Amino acid sequence: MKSVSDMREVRESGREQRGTTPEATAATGPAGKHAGGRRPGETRTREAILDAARRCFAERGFDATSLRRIAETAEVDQALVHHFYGTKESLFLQALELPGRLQEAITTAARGELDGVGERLVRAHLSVWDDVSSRPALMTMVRSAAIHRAAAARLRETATETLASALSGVVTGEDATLRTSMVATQLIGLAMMRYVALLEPLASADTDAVVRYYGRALQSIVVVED
Amino acid sequence: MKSVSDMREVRESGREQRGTTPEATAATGPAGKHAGGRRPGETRTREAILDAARRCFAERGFDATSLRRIAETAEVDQALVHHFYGTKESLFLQALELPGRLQEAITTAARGELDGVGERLVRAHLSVWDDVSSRPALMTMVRSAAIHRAAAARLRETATETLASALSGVVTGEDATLRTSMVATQLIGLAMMRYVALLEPLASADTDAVVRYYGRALQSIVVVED
DNA sequence: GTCTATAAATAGATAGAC
DNA sequence: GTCTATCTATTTATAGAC
Repeated sequence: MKSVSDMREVRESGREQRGTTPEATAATGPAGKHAGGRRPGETRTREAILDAARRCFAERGFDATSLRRIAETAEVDQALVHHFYGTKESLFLQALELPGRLQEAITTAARGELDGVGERLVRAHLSVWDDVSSRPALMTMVRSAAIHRAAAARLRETATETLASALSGVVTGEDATLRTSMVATQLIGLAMMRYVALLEPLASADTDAVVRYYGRALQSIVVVED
Repeated sequence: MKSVSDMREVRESGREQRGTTPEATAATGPAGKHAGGRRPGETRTREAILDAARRCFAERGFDATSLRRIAETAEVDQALVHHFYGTKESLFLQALELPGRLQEAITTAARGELDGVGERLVRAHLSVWDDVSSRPALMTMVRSAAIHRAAAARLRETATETLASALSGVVTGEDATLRTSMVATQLIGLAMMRYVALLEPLASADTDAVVRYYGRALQSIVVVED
């Protein structure tokens, strides 16, 4: 299925980045933590691995992603993956960490007039997914949630915490928590089909068109007048 | 993680079912094809494997399911899996075959008055998922679609063909095909969160409550008056 | 921190006896 | 049709040199 020979040279190319140059280190870590100069023994390797892991997991899921592949993508030695993150499982759990942008965007969208909140939620959600820096983590979570228990648990937490806190006071009345979980369901289902399953014409549709129609659907669950 | 010893005895128990009894055969295959008597050399083994495969794939996905595990579940020898189905991939493709019930239920639900079609679609979809004989195949498809290309393709086909044919003439007006794909998205997303990700309180909610609220969401996309 | 080498387990697939 | 035995590749993970 896959030739063995084509993974041979990649190993070599990783070496160029291996040196701990002061420049690389200075440009990296949380710059506020330590006064100037380089932190001895710290390189970008650690975060390069996490980034690579996110991209690989996002693309192929947990099982089909080997630590070798992650190491290649990060251009580091495979043993370093274990050195920094221990088991594959624990690396995966850290790769699931979601960008704060999501919570922020949803919370902002939920504020304001009740009228149009459905459209604002859809737009906010799509904007986070359309951001290339946010997508790998989101993709990893949604792709893996179907099979991996921990990922599913994380998805549930995210859906509950993010939405529940943002929509408390917005979704009111009968069965408010049930309806809130339905709003989360709609947003996640939308992302799933538009970005993962690539269902057409939804996957290629203009953001505005999606917002317009799908926003109506959310609105009809957020606001219930009996 | 898993002890090696507890898979040892299962092998033995498979033998009881191995004989090709006339009763078993007669009770099995498509009964119309051959005049009475047993078809020589045909047993229930073949379909036992397919059933087992569906259950295993539904539970753990494509990658995490080994052929050995399927063989154990079906209580047959592992080599028989290859004998009947060739590669793991081709077995998987056959396990993805959906029950005709789905198409049927959706088509019936789409007929009739436009008023309430959203609720009818949700109820029909849930009824197929709540049927234990249909669920493994559906589960396999939805679970695997997140990662496995062929499964995703099948999901897209199903969504398009089943919904497009059932809803043509129901979803009309501007962006009809886009809105149809959104209806599919909502149904699949609902199943995903209720049956796979198990988001509460949605997962435990009464069918009627889900139908009532989620039906409104579908309705708002099926019917657009500008 | 980085790398080589390898252990230990498991996977899919095949050959061939019965 | 059924089963035993095995091949080959790949996986995660570790030990230890530098």
